[in-house]
Amino acid sequence: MNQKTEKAPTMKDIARIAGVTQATVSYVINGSEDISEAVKKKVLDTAEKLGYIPNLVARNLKKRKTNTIGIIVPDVMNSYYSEMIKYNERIIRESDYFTFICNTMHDAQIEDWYIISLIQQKVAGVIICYGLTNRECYKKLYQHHIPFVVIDDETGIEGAEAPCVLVNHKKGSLLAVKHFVSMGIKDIAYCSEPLYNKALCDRYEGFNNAIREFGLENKRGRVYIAKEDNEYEKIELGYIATNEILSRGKPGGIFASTDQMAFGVIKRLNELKIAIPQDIAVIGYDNVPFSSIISPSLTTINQPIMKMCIHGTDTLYKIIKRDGSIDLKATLEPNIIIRQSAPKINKLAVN
Amino acid sequence: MNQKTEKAPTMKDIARIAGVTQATVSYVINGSEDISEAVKKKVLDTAEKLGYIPNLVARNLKKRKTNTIGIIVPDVMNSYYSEMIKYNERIIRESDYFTFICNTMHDAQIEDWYIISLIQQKVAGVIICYGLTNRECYKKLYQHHIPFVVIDDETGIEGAEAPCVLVNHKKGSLLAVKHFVSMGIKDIAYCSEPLYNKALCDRYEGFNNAIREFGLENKRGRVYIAKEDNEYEKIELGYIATNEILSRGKPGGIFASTDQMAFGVIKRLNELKIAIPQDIAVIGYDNVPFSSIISPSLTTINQPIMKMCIHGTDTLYKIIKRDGSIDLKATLEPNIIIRQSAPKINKLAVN
DNA sequence: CTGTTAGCGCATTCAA
DNA sequence: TTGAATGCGCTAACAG
Repeated sequence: MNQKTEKAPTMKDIARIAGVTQATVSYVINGSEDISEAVKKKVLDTAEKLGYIPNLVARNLKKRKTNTIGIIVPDVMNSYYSEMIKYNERIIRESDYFTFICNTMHDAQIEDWYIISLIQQKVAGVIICYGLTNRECYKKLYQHHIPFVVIDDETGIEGAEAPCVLVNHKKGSLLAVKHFVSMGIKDIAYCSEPLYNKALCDRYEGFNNAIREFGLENKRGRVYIAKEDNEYEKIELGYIATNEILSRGKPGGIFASTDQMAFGVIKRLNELKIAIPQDIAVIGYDNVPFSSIISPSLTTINQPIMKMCIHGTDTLYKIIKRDGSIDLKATLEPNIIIRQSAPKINKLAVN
Repeated sequence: MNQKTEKAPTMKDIARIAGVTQATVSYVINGSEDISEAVKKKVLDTAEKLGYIPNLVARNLKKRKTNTIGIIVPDVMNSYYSEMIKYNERIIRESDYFTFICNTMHDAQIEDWYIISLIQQKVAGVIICYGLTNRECYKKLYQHHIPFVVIDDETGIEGAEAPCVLVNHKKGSLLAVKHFVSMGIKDIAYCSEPLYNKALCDRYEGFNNAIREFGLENKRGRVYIAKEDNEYEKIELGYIATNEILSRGKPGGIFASTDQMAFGVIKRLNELKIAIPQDIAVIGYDNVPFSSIISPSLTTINQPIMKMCIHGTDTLYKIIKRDGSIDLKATLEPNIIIRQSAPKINKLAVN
């Protein structure tokens, strides 16, 4: 416990012991070429001996920039977002940056707290992995000249445009409806979390478009959108939605706006001994890992998460390094993963 | 884009405009009492007008400490750890600290990179949510006087003792075996991830103890422990383990060392149309959210995650603030959550 | 090649 | 109550 009172060794300490100037130590530590081998060795040896570790706080202050990047997600427990964290974090770490992960729970106040904190910490950039509830925050980042990119949303604020990586969710919903139709299912119900961001709005709109496109408006196409102020977990929401939908008659298929909700749907249908897919087929959205584990395994819309992350971080680095050629808006395409909950069969043909 | 070139306003700027000294601004910003209302107002107004946000990098350098805490987990995708992140992050945020989340994938090199980075960043403390693979890292933290607590492991290194929060995993395994026995099941198989930390070792040891205690050594109690150098995901591991176990005869129950593995077990048994729990009952460990969603829902050993986090952060704060009365070792008790995969029935009675 | 010097933005001691 | 002065640990001109 004696050590506890000792201060961490600084460049000054190394300089004193090695008999050189502190500036020279700095040169050596930072790998400057113009240093004689003898001095270099002496400095590195004493640094080693003292167990020297550079103080990044001081370095950052001096350089007026940090090697830290903030990642903002709404919910680390949602594997869709934890997957984003995983990919982003790896890319960032491999470029020798460090990550601040901010978990906002879609709460506007928490978002604000984190944005302010990131600005205070002078982060080099921010990756926002969903549409912020508190849209003022986009402005704040912009005003304080913090580079940022948004995945799955557009800032849509005058003078605070930022590069965004979008997924063609309307197409995703179309793929789902199309698949139901190919199975011979025409009465399709839709359930969704509250529409608190662009991704969920687009999925809903895409569903409506597809229904119209296939001329299914009169085929009992029904919709359940959860209210914004509910306190339920996402899975419970699917459970509740299923009850709601069934109370108005049994559809041929249920399309859930997220896998989390689809899990609730499956849970409820299993409880009610309603056969999936024979009685009701189910399609989800996100392709989270568990969608392949649940029984029946879930047919779902897959988003190219890794590509989204790579594009997002690439763009962010370009802004940070002022590389110029950034595209303000990239749109990636989703695809459908067909599993047991809505397999590749034609119901009509089977009957 | 004109703004882009402007520098963020500093205390000096405020001082110049408000006609006071930079020191006075510092006093006002930090809420000193001994400042006249007039000056206070003038300073705060110009700060507001300029959109001043304090530079934490500078403040941290001056105060020689930061308000940042590191959280180290092996895998953000594992909901057991993301739950820990969620609780810890909330507690930390509410105490106005900021979180560095480090995702190591159990990789010794990544662990080392993160530990060095955290030391460089001068974090106020670190919470390690599992047993580090690279045990040298404990030493490094100690040598650099970074307060840290370990959840679910003991440092076990001479001179680098740190407070730890443990779960009585031997008891957890006992609960599982006891439940199997209460169901009339005596031939119990065990499968586990590689034993790369204390938690997994204790669970295994607890299983063996329980088997002995109930006199089941000769009842086909069999074990499958995955090799350390495999590349499989945790769920696949359970899948493989099931095949391995079945190849040596059908047990009455399978106890998996983690829910992730149990999911793989259930997946494989479902595929083989082996009825759960009628043919084989299954018990997992961790009580992750999905254990209640999967079919059949999973009987599992629950760990008091929130309590563990609260105790861990409390202890860390005590060290940071030198509060004295810390207990170096807390052990919390697990409990069993009974669901469909191993329900509360007596097989013998039913037959 | 190495030393001298001057801050980065802020907190804090000491005077006034 | 406020101002002047100092330095946290480091980088980066500029000199020599």
